[in-house]
Amino acid sequence: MDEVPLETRELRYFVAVAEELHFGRAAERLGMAQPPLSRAIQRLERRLGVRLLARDRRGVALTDAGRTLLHEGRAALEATLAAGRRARRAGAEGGAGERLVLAVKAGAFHELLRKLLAAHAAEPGSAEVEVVPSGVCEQEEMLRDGRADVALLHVPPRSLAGFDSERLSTEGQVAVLPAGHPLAARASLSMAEVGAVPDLPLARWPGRDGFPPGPGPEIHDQTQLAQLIALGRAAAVFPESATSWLWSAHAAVPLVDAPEVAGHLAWPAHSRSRALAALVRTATRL
Amino acid sequence: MDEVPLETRELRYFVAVAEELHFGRAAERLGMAQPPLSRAIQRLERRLGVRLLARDRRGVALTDAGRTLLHEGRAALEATLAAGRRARRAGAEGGAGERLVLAVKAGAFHELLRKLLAAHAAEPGSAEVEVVPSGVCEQEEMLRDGRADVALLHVPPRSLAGFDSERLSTEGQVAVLPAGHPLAARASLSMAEVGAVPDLPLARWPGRDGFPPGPGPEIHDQTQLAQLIALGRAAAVFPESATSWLWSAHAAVPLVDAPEVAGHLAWPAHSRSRALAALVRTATRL
DNA sequence: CCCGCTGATACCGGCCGGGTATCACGACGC
DNA sequence: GCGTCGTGATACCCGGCCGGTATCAGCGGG
Repeated sequence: MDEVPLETRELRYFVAVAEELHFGRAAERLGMAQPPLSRAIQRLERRLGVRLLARDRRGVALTDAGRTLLHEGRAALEATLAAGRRARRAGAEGGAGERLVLAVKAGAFHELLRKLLAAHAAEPGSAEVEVVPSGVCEQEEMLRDGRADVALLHVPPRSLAGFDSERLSTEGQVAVLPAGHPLAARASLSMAEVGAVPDLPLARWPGRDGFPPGPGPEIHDQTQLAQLIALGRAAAVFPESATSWLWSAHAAVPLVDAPEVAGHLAWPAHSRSRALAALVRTATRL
Repeated sequence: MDEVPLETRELRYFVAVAEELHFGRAAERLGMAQPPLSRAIQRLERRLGVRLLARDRRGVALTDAGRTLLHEGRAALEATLAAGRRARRAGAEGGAGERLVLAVKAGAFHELLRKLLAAHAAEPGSAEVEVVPSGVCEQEEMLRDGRADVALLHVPPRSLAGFDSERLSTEGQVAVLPAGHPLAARASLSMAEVGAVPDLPLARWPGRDGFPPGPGPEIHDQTQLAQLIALGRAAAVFPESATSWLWSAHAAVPLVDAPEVAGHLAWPAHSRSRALAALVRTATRL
């Protein structure tokens, strides 16, 4: 009966409450007072005819419908953000040709990226490419919400569901250790050896919904990780090409049995940009 | 500076105007008067700081930014619709287990579908599956806007960009002709032979943005097509399994050089449903 | 037992979305 | 050339919603 889609504001409000599981904090995050937020969620529940939150007097929990709306609503919000961002960019360029935003994990792919940009610039009529460094595992979100048009990433960290991609190169992985550690002197290591050292737990990166379980420290960026490793408090496993940020206090040891990882160029599956197609074509010829 | 996403209403209005290229008709389609619509679009352009429409005194045209916003906005609206629909469905089931909506092109895959549903129902604890017939080439839109959770489709008609999929079976294609036509008596045909008969142009299906160019008649559903073929006014090429709707006035002749088409089970790439995963697992074991 | 914390309710004011009436301008007709 | 038509834009008004403050209602803990 209700054929009109949910309003963006309703989704934003619900996602905030569903993430915080607390009306007060969610309202603060949204920059508003708590009562209007409560009313908005009630109205949303009435509109959908469904209970989204189980108010339990000492907290808020998600119902099945709420979990569904959280997932789908996040995707919808990202798509909406992307629509605005990309339209704005398309208009701001004022006929000077499309401009592509390429997201690259900071510090990775130096060599591959240089070759790709050089080859692309050499193409006649190629679009300008703006390279933006991305946080860790943030590239896919940047593609989804329109902050980037195309990303250069290693494929295994997260699946490429929802994106088109082109494989560019394959490489091995290395263990990054403190330079003074006994294992750092080895010519090569196995995954089992690295995982079995209790004083060097493998650092954990945040996933979409918090950190994976494990003993290692929780880190958010390369600098934090670099410091922890230099201090002898952690180890990490990285693709070979992602090691250009290493300090002299670090050592990189090849891993003989780590899965190969591949550099991929990825972009939103529905993209129809000429400039993007040209960049991908250039990349496949490298 | 503007970090809030566009409102769903703004996107709906803009998409309507961009599709009609006429404020009055768009307003009528939206069930509102024209002046508020004009104002809303102006406000949207101000908010984005970008010109979306080139008003030209006797018509409206899309700028580059407008084209971008039309594409991205459609995707965002579909995602928003999907969020509401799926949340509503998830809640309406009231703990009776998930329910999957499977979209199937009407008349296709009879045998495969029977086997799949039987095998799935035989699994202990399997979710209920609701089969909804879909219009022609409509399945992907149904997945995107939440009317369906999973679809059974032939892969070549449109690319599966943005979806995960599992190949189920491969089959050849047949030419569907009027029973009395000379070619209908042949044991097999080639694509070239079918394409070269001037009195039997191949019917054209609507794509996302209108009909592909060509001489054939434009048809919207199987019944129209069946009638045109029975009248000797058109021919069509179909996968073998899609021919259960044929009349006695039709003849199906195998095509020796048509590309093989595969039946695929497809679902939104970001889906995380247990019930869906179980259905896919069952399907792969067929 | 009372205080603190949670979310819900009551009430109010301002803004914005939508409607009607009208305008400005170019295209056509005679 | 002038009237008419059709386009989108503007003017003005109203009602509803959106958000804010003040307050209430349960439940836990010291």
